[in-house]
Amino acid sequence: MNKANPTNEDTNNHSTEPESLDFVRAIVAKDQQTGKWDHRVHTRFPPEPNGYLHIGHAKSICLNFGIAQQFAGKCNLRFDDTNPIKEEQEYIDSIIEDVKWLGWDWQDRLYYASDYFEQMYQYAVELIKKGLAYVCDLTAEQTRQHRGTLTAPGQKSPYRDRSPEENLDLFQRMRNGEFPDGSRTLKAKIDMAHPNLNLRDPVMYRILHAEHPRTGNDWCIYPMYDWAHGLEDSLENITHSICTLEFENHRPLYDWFIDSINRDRPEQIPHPQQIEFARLNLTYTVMSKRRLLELVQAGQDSNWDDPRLPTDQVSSWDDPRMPTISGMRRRGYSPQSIRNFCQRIGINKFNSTVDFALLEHCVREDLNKTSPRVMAVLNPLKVIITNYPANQTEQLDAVNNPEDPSAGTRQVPFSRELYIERDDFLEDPPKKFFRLAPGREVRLRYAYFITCQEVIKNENGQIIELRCTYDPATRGGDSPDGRKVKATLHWVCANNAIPAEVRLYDHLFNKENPSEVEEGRNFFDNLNPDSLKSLPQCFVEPHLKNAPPLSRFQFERLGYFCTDPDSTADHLIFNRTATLKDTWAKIQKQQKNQQ
RNA sequence: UACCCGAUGGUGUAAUUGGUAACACACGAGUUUUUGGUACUCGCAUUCCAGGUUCAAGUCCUGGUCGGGUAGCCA
Repeated sequence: MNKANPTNEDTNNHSTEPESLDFVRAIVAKDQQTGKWDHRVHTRFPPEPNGYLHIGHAKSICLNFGIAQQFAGKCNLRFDDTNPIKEEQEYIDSIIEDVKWLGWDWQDRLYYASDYFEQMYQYAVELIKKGLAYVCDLTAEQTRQHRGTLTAPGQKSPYRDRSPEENLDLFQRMRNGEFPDGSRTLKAKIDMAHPNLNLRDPVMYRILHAEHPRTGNDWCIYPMYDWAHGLEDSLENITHSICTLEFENHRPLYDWFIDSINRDRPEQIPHPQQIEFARLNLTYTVMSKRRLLELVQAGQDSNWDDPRLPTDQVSSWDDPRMPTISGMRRRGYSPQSIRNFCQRIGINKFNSTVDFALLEHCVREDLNKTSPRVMAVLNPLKVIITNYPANQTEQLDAVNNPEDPSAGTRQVPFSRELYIERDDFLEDPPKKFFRLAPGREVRLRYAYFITCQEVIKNENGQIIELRCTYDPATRGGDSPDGRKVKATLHWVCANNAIPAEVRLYDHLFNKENPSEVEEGRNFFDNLNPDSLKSLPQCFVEPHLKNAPPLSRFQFERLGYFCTDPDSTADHLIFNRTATLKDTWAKIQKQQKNQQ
């Protein structure tokens, strides 16, 4: 960037200039360089199929798949399906769809923890034989009492010193289904006084007579996460096991498990390196699967047969107000915008909360470049062009995307009766209001200059129609005499317009941190009652008649919109993804504050 | 009152590993404009505190302060 010396190093600089690496990538880069893992890079995204993926998962997905891509490595998709009570096939299907939609590819490496159950069982047998694991008959409650507290050491289980032979027999019988749920567990024999509670003889297996989505009734004992997870990574020969901060305290346990398996073992199993990063928090939303599930369940319990959409409740996992990937897809977010967002927020080890405005910026940035422009009127106000021939319709050329010349042009019909946006007319305009007002001339985009001559009201004094004149010489929107107008309005042709329903969305919660609640209240109290506003009687230009579901547009001057999956040619439904930045709204707010 | 982790503008991240705080968002002011959009210009932090090492500290050392995590047969 040295302007005085543009000749030499300047030219090849940007290619060699090292982008700064986040701390995870820095570790991966170093390991790859030193050959720690034989120059391999192999990551994985390991969701539990107990809910839908959200934007926080996208951060992890982009990290894991992104690292694999950047370092010419691989990334597996693996379901961590070790708890059949909470997991469902529906979730598996949605997760596969969402990761794919985000644009990542795991090729043939779709794995399931449940595929490793037999191998895990054998490893457990090895630990029992080494005297490092035992079957314990304590109840859950007793186990808790024996664990001690954060400051006090625990006590040893009375079953801790059973012989390997007895343990082997009992463990086999646990597997055989001879014991009821909760009656016994397999525990690791570590140290009941360890300052890290995770090492106080953690449970490895519990008895659960539950049908598993994949293994059916093959098993009635299921491995605990701590036991299973490190083994899954080891079995897949993962190099870098990237996870979130709350598992930091568990790392010593994973290390213990693998080291213990490897002790005196002729064939050593791989020992991946775990790296923890901070999960994503976003303003005005919640990001835990538990809370998202509560929102969905609350919505399902309510009466959705009511034709009015309940505005303070969410309809489903893919409700456009949800921070789920499926919700954002339905809302109109592009995969690219989500990936850009995940790149911008960075990776760190401390908790932080990203401003929702950054997400919005990322969608706008992407959709500005990619989405075709169309005209739609949300709150119609009829305009009659009194000096325009009554039975005439003409076609006017409109640019599809000023940011992308290759998007070309289309034709929009124009005739005597039009609709404009109600907000674009004020009978008594305040300062800085540039739009239509009595006697004022504005431009109709790609059409003509019009001047408001008369305001028609009903008996209640409400404005129901405007009578305007147009200047035929300004066809297309340019005035040959060079006179200026201060505003350009969008519009639709009344007898060609297509009715549509438009759903406007706002933050799901009206508090930056919805989890922050008064004593005795919960996050439901922070739900934004105005998060959904449905406008059933809008008009869009005829071009949109056959817009397929999930197609994205910019409604000029209004925002980005996406056809809902339920949208049909007979009943068009658009979801607002985001508004355009609105300088006028800002000015209005300022004027209000000054008064 | 235990153990682990962390702390850079309003927000999220950088800083060639000891060399004079950079980028983006947000906010504010302007220019351009057939979207009050986009684009562009300008403004906005002496790096939690206190000592120390050093010619030089956001970076290293010591001690504080504050924040997060951990006591599921959840993940």
